[in-house]
Amino acid sequence: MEPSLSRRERKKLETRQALFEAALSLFREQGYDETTIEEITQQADVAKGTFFNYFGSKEGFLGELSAWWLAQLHETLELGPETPGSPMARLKLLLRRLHQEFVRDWPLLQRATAARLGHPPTSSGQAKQRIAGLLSHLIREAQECGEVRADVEPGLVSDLLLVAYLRQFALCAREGGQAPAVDDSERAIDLLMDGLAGPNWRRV
Amino acid sequence: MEPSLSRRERKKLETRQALFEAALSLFREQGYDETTIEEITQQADVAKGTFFNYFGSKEGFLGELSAWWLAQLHETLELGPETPGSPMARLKLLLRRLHQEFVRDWPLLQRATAARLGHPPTSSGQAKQRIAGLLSHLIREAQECGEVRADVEPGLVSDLLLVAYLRQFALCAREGGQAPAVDDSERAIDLLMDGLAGPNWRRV
DNA sequence: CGTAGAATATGACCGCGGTCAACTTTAGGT
DNA sequence: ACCTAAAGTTGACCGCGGTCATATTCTACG
Repeated sequence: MEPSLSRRERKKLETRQALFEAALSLFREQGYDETTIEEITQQADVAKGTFFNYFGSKEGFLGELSAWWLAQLHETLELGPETPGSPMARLKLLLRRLHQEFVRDWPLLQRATAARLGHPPTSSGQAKQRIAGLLSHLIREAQECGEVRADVEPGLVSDLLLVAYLRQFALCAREGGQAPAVDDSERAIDLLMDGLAGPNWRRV
Repeated sequence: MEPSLSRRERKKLETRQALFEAALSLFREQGYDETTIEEITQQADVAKGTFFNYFGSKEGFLGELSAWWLAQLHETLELGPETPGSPMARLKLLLRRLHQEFVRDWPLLQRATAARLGHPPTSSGQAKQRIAGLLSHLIREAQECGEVRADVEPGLVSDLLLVAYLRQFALCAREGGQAPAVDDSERAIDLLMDGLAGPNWRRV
């Protein structure tokens, strides 16, 4: 028996999911401001009022949507245990994929961070942490095969990498500009790597 | 003859001013979201439509309002050339008054910065710079009477002071919290002063 | 089953931000 | 003075975010 999800609760989750998916696709197509709540509910096949049973406001919804987005991203990012390449190479691959997704939904993310200033009470922290978990797992592997020096906390390193990676996005957002290029981000990583290299590290 | 302001342009400026004043008082009384454009125009004695001849949107207006607010503040802040006390004492006085005003309109400023993320194209930079000008003038005086070491750019110092002072506001804003206490700000200044002190500096 | 009552869905409705065609005022040429 | 075109004002109007009374669906208990 599944851990006791009554039909009601199942449907609730499904509707929630449907709203998220409908909204994400519409936002991508036409942008946040140009998308009506009614369009979203239409596409999710519920009535407009239902939306507000699930989310307090359009802006609040945006916050939850971006948290959900990050969680989805986390699942996509999980690479099978036997992806080719050394741990560090796989880590870089992962970061590149992360970057792609960030760039893809850049306008939406910009809106979302702006909205978060107005409606502080939202927690998207856990999703971020799970992604960091992916990273630190890879780091640990890299340490085991000597690509990264062993005398540092994997968690610390993954934090560093993520921060270095995301900081630029934050900076760009503040100026309302474009998303940063991949090259810049990769350069930051390479720089960090110089300090972290273990005996078996070879630059690629 | 006044520098050629036709009746039209005079009236335009007056209306603009009236809108700013009406809005500021209403925002202070009831907050930004709770205040209607129509209330503002009512109090400024114009029709609702007129508002949108002057400002593109409510949020855009908020940006311009805060710039105007800063400019007004600048005028209030100007202390007569013979305010008692040493330059540094007067500088501290000035910062304290600045702090008061920031605290007074804290909720509004919070809204304004949030809005600016969404609508980047607004320039309130000049007002900020003029206030910095006030500061650097005082710094220069302080250097002349030996309260501040003479081998630093006054502009640089005033920048430092302002940034140190305002950074906390920015931090608080990000978390949607309260405005910071005066004590914290003053402590930051004192700290900076330790590095800037000239021969005649005595801590107060 | 049947039914009470809670949980949820629904869409008519409201208020406000923003638009616009019609109207009023101004500037200045004759 | 008068007329005209441009500049500026106005409020009826629209669309969308958000509310709420009502209708619908689910659950649990007899």
